[in-house]
Amino acid sequence: MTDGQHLERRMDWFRQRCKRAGLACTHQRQVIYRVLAASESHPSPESVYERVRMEIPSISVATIYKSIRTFMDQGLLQQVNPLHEAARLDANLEPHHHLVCTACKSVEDLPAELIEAPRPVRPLPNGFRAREFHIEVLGLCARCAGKG
Amino acid sequence: MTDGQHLERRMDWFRQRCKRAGLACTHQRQVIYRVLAASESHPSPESVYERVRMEIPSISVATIYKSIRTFMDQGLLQQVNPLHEAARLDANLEPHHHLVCTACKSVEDLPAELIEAPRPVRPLPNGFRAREFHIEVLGLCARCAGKG
DNA sequence: GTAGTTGCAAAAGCTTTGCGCAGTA
DNA sequence: TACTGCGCAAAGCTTTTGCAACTAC
Repeated sequence: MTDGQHLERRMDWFRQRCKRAGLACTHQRQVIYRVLAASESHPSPESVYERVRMEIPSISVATIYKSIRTFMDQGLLQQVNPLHEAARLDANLEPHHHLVCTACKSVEDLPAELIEAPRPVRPLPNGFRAREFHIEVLGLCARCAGKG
Repeated sequence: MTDGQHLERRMDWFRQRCKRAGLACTHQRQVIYRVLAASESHPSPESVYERVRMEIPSISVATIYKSIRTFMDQGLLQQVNPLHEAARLDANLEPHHHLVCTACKSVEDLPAELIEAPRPVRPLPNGFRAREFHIEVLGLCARCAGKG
C-alpha cells in the first residue's frame, strides 16, 4: 500500500468517525486532519496553520485551534507534551522519572531505581544519539483516582 | 538529617556554585532557589512567584523568569516539560514513544516494539494508578549530532 | 568603582472566546 | 430549515526584553 492510499484510508476512517460523533465533516476539518495525518514531524498549531493555508488561504488560526481541540476530545489526536501550558520546574538532581496525573496535572518524582531502565531492542532509527531515557508514567494520583 | 538541615546543605552548595560560576549571590536568587529546592510539586514560574512574594513582596515576575533561566543554564534546574513552548501534535494512534532532539526540538516516533516496556520494580509510590508508560528518549538527531 | 542584577512596563508569542455570517446535514 | 462551524477581532495567559536605578563583589 502506498503512502497516498494509506492516507486516503485514514481520511475515510476520519469521515466515519465524524459522522459517528455527529461532527460536521467540513472541508476545513478534512484538510486540517489530512495535514496532521500526513505529517511525521509533530507539528505545532502554527505549523499546521501554515500548511493548511496553502490549500485554504482564507483559513483562520482560530479554526485551527478549535479543530485541534475537537480532534483531541474525540481521541483522533494527542499532544506530545501534555504539560505544555506553563513550564514545570524540577530542582531534583538525582536520576528520576515522573508520575504525571492526567486529571490534576500534578507531577511526582519516581526514583530511577524503582523502575527498570528501558533498553532499545536494536539501535535507534535514523542514527539518533540517545543521551537520556526519561519515563513519564501517565495515570491518576491517589486523590484523583478516589474521586473518579 | 532533618529536611531543614538538608535544605541548608543545598543552599551552601548553591552559594558555592554561584561563586564558581561568577554569579552574584543575591538575596532574590537565594530565596528563589530555596523555594525551588524545598518544593516537591514541580511548580510553575507563577507558583514560584507567589511563594517568593511571601518573603520578598517587591519581587517582580521578570526576576523570577530571569533567575529560572540562569539556573537552568547552570544545570541547577531542569524542566519537566522541555517542549512546553507550543503544543506538539501527534496523530499517530499506534503505541509508540518519542525521540526528542534537545538541540532542534524535533520529535520522531519510536514504535513501541523497538524498546523494552519498562516495569516497576515494586508497586508505584503513594497509590499512583498507572495507565500508560511513555518514554522520551532525549538526545541528538543525526543532523544535530553531525553539526556538534 | 564596575559589572552584573533588579523592577517596571511594554511587547511578543501562544491560545481562547464572542459574535455575526455561511455552509452542512 | 435548523444548527453547527467558520472567520474576524479582541482578550487572556505565559514569557521575554529594554532600560534606569541599584547592589554585590
